[in-house]
Amino acid sequence: MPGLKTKTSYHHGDLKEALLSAAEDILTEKGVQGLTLRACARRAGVSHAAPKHHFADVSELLSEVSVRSFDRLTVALEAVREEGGADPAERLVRVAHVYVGFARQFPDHFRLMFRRDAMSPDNETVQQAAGRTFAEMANSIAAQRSEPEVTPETLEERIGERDFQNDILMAWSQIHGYAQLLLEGQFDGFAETEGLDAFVERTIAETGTRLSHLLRTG
Amino acid sequence: MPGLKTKTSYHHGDLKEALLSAAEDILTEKGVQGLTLRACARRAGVSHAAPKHHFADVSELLSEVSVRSFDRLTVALEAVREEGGADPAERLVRVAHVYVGFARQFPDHFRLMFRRDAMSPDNETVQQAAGRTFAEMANSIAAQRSEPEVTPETLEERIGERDFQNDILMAWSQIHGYAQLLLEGQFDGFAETEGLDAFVERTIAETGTRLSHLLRTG
DNA sequence: TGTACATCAGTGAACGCGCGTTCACTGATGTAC
DNA sequence: TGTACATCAGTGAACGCGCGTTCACTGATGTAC
Repeated sequence: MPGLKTKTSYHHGDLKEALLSAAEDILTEKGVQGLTLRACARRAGVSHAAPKHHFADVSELLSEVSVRSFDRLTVALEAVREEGGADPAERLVRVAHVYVGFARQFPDHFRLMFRRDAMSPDNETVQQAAGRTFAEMANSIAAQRSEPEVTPETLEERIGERDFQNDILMAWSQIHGYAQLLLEGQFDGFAETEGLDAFVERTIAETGTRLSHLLRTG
Repeated sequence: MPGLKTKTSYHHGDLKEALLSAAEDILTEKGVQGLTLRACARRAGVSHAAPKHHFADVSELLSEVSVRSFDRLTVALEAVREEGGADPAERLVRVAHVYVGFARQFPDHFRLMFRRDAMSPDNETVQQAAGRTFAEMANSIAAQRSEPEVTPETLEERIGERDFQNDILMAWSQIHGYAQLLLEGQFDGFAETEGLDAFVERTIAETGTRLSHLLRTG
């Protein structure tokens, strides 16, 4: 494998990738607190000054991790759409399920994605990645309203329709707020008797169904 | 003023209070990143080892700041209830307004309140304070459902009713998600033409009204 | 009313830690001829 | 095909920084008698 680091090679070959991968591992294990350039270098098996050739700043690295995380979520949401077959209400429940499932599986990724202060302020790629996730959410809403699919090209125009905008806003806020409150343990007290998994399953189904009803009749 | 620090006194008199106040200032100015025990000591005009007599740990201090923040929000929500006079839908809009307004006015307080990892894990006062805020939200929902007020005593019982639980869960998730997405700039693109204040005003009114309809008919 | 003493809050110097940054260097790769 | 050279990724030592922690100390306050 040319370019990949072996024990005898001096250059790494794909250090940038290795650093990002290391960053995700550290994020998973210790949260954003433990995510420093030096820690990433250590985990990638490289001297602590090496990352400077790839990231000027820890916030640049965090931004790239964030982009990857948004894209991973977007792909998962796309899968719901491509799967097809479900009625709109069921589809909205699935979308909520995927969104919340992502937050539970990668809690610190999820937290990072929505912490703008942690990322490099002039890096627009994060907002673009968030926009792609958002567009995919919008797609589910469009289906909910029995309207044609939203493409990246038509999205901006559709957003101009306040009715549509409000639907998306509500759905996204609803699902996002649920995910964050769940993640930070605010629902722990509710779930004591039935267990957290069952609680999540039940409330997502209920919330998604109600939300779907709201959008259809709103 | 006995006990308060003057230039000649050795003991501060109310250093704990002064440190908390300093912490809130730092939080407002620099966010949680800049919040260290040394920084608080500096701002309180005291040697950097002094805080140890009051806080074993920076997370203890953050926990207390968080408790105060929740309580401030609770008081603001209580004011909506005590104000009275509005129909339930209007009242829910006001609650959303207060909640989102708090997040906008104290963004870093708001972020801290929901970052459990930043706080001392065995300190239950934060969850108790969050519970008081939550109970006040629940009160608005009870009014929405034309039911008697929820008191701290009856809250736990009422939460057991899944129908009621789901209502609260949805309302809180909705409002909280809106606040957080707004805070992290995810709605900036929507608000370009009309300006952020007008956008917030419009969408909160719309969201609150819709939510109220949902709860009444759910 | 005064004195002795315990208690405790705040001081300031010292220490070790991990961090980011800098810089002269070294090793590998690719390209010009 | 071989050689010379430029480029660039990674090294490792050094530096300064702010942080938390420790500790012997000092000054103020309150209480016992």
